[in-house]
Order: sequence, then structure tokens, then C-alpha cells
Amino acid sequence: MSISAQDTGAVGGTPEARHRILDAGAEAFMRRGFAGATLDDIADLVGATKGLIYYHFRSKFDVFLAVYEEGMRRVRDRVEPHAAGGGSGRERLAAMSRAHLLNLMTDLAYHHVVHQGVRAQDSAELKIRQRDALSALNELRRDYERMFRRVVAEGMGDGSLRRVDGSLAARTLLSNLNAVDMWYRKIEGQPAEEVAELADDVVDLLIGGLAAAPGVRGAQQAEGA
Amino acid sequence: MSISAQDTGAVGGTPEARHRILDAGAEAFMRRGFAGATLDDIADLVGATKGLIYYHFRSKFDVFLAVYEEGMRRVRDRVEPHAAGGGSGRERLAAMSRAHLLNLMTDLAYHHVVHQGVRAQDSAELKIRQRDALSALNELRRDYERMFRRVVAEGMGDGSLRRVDGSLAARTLLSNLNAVDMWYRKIEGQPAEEVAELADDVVDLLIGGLAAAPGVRGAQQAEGA
DNA sequence: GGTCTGTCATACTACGCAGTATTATGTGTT
DNA sequence: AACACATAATACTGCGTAGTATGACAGACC
Repeated sequence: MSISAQDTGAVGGTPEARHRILDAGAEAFMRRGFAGATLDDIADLVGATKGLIYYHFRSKFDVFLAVYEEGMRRVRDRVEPHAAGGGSGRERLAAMSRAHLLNLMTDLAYHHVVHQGVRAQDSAELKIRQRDALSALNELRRDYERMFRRVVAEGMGDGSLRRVDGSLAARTLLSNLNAVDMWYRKIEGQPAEEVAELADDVVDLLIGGLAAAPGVRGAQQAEGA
Repeated sequence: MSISAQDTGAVGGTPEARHRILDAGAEAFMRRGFAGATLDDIADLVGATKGLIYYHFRSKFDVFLAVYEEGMRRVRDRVEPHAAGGGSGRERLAAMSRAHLLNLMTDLAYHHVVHQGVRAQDSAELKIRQRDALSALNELRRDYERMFRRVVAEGMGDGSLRRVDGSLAARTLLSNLNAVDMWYRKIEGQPAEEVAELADDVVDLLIGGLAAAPGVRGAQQAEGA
């Protein structure tokens, strides 16, 4: 066995092929959903046949899990550093949100799969082994969400964020960030700078709010016309 | 034929049975997704067999479309009145958002199906007849979104909303409202009052923002600690 | 009380797709 | 050149499920 062992539970084989399968799987699962996507779909995207996939993975669900894990790993690696950085809670939260959005826009397909995985929790009647693996990943996801909740709390502590229900605020923020995958679509050849600007605008809307008046609860009426 | 003809393109039959199928379909499609849900699942939820469903609908996809349409009809009926009401753009937008959320929380399953329908646009290889029907409904959906965009624009005009990209703001707001279906779950016997309060809090967060400082773009730093 | 029509259940078919078994094709080693 | 092993393609099976064909049963109306 001469291949590098940086894989995460695969049978073996060239890690490069495995990686191509993950990309194809993410794309297929995003387009058709887990139940709708076919192993032949994935194989076609790779430019190979089912034989390749079943050499590297034990089942369709295992491909899904691997994509989920990879997607989760990427977003965590990109967002986590901003949680511990300097600045107020609000600033760190904005940086994290920005990184989360950039990750979403970059790895859109992986993001979709993670999103599906979070929802799927019970849904299908899974084998015990599969259920365990999924809930393990969902635990990772929950850690990720806790990180946001922590920074929100710190922001309320240092006065940079409004004092509202912290759990609700974190949950709302995060699901709002994720909601961007509903309308955002990759545009071929779009400059990275433009994408970053879009991310900034969204973060600004979510944290800064849409209202013109100070975002104080219950504020009514601004000047008319 | 003695039944009232208030149905929307069905074969015939008692409208009450049709209605029960829609409820069951919404529930099943929410839980398993369109591809994952089985006609037997739906039939079980109704307490009947496939025979009933195929008497009232021509295909699984037709059930989906009918649920989509019903869901779209409900949310529109509940939100539209607030668009034309009095008050500033911000106030009307908040009222619309609140109504949208209340609808989501009340008819959670229908909301999920509409959500799925919006995504599905291309995804599966649909027959032409199905594709046409779906895009017709998606056109309804687009009208609904345009209504939000209009009120956003009016709010910017009367000074009650920040002057940002109106299209982005409306799209973000709406997908954020929809994102609530990610974490909200019905609690049996929860007082309607409590649900309404939750909706208010979310609307307040989305429109008012999370930041403590006035929601002015680029505002930096609040007092430390 | 017969028959007609609307409403649903039962039993069956067709087919797509996950998973498996087997075979083919390199690539290095001696 | 012969073997061993990794990597993949091909061909096949079994099962679940959408859709269909037909039968059962009730109420209305004469």
C-alpha cells in the first residue's frame, strides 16, 4: 500500500479519483437531491462508470456522507479562524459571516449537500450504521453553530450587538446566511472581487438590518416622503 | 355530478378526499422530499390506498403541483392585503413579513413544498406538460416576490428603509423568511400568541438588524467591554 | 330490486436503479 | 515472459415503486 493515507475512511485507491467522485457527487446531489441523484449520474459527471464509484465507496449513502464531511471540513477551516480574531463581537461575527458566504459561493455544491444532510436527520429509514455516521456529522455541524452562538453572546456582552435572544439571533443569522443558496448561482468568469462585494452586502443587510432608523425594537415611522 | 366545482383541474370526486390527499402529500413531501416520498406513504397518511390517489390525481407529480398551488394560494391570500395597507414602506414590509412567517408556521408542510417547487425548476427530467405546469406556478411565485420588491422600493422612497440594492434586499429578506423552515418545528398545543411573538422577534431581527449601533453601512466598533 | 354511476380497494405489470459478480486493463517486479 | 496486485469496466440481479386494470361496494333513481 503505497498511497498517502490522507483519506477519511475510504477503501483505498488513488485519492485523486476519490476527490473527483466527491465533486461529482456534490454536484449531482445538489441538482437532484439525494434520492433523485443516480449513481450513473455521478459516474457520468466523473466520466466513468459505476465500477469506479463502487471501488472507492461502499454505497451511495457513503458518497453522500463523504461529501458532507468534506463540505463541513472546508467551511469550518475557513470560518473558525475569524471567531478567535481580535475586534468586537460584531466585527468577528461579520468576518465569520463573510467567510461563510464566500465558502458557500465558492463550494456551492458542497454547501448544498451539507444543507441537505442537516435536514435529513431522520427522514429516510436509514440503516443503523448510516444513522450513526450521519448524526456524528450533525454533531460537527452543531459545534459549528455553537461557535456562532458564542460569538453572538460575546458581541452582546461587549455592547456591539443588540441584546436579544442570543440563541434565536444565532440560529436566525446562520440559516439566513444559508438561505443565500436559494438564489445565488455561480457565474462563469465572475471576478472574485465582485463575489466578495456581494457577500459584504448581504452581511451588511443581515447584521445592519434593512431599516433606516436605528434598529431599536419597536421603532415606528420615519419621516414621511 | 353534484359536487361543487371549486377544484383546480382535478378529475372529479369528493373535494373533501382531494383535500385530505393534499394535506397528506404536503406532509410526505416535506418529510422525504418529492423523490423520496412514496405514493404509499401518502396513502398511508390519508388512511387509504393508492387507488384513492389515482382516482383524484393523474400522477405523483400532479399531487405535488396541486400542493404547491394550494400553498401558494394560501400565502398570497394572507400576505397580499398587507402590501396595500397604510403606513410607511417599512411598516407594511414588516406586516407582510410577519404574515409570511405566520403562514409558514401554520402551514409548515405546504410551505416546504412550495420551497421545493421553487428549487426544482429544472432538476428532474420532467415531461413537457409537467414542466409547463411547474413554470406556470413559478411565475405565480415570481409575482409574489415582485410584490415584496415593490414595497421595499416604496420604503426606500419614503425614507423608512435604507437605500441599498432593492432587488438584493427583497430577495435576501424573502429567502431569510423562508429559512425559518430550517429550524422551526410545530409544537403541539403551543398557544398562537407565542407563535406570533416568535414571528415578531424574527421580523425585528431581519428588518432591525442584529447590530447595536445604527444600521449604517460601515459603522465600526462600539464601546469595548 | 335491478342497474347505473361515482368512489375507492386489490392485484398486477413495467421499469429504473442500487448493489454485486465477474472480467478486462494496466503497471511494476523478478 | 510470467505473476501479482491495484484499478476500473461490463453484465447481471433483486427490489422498490409509479402506474394500470379490474373488481367491489355504496347510494340514487326508476
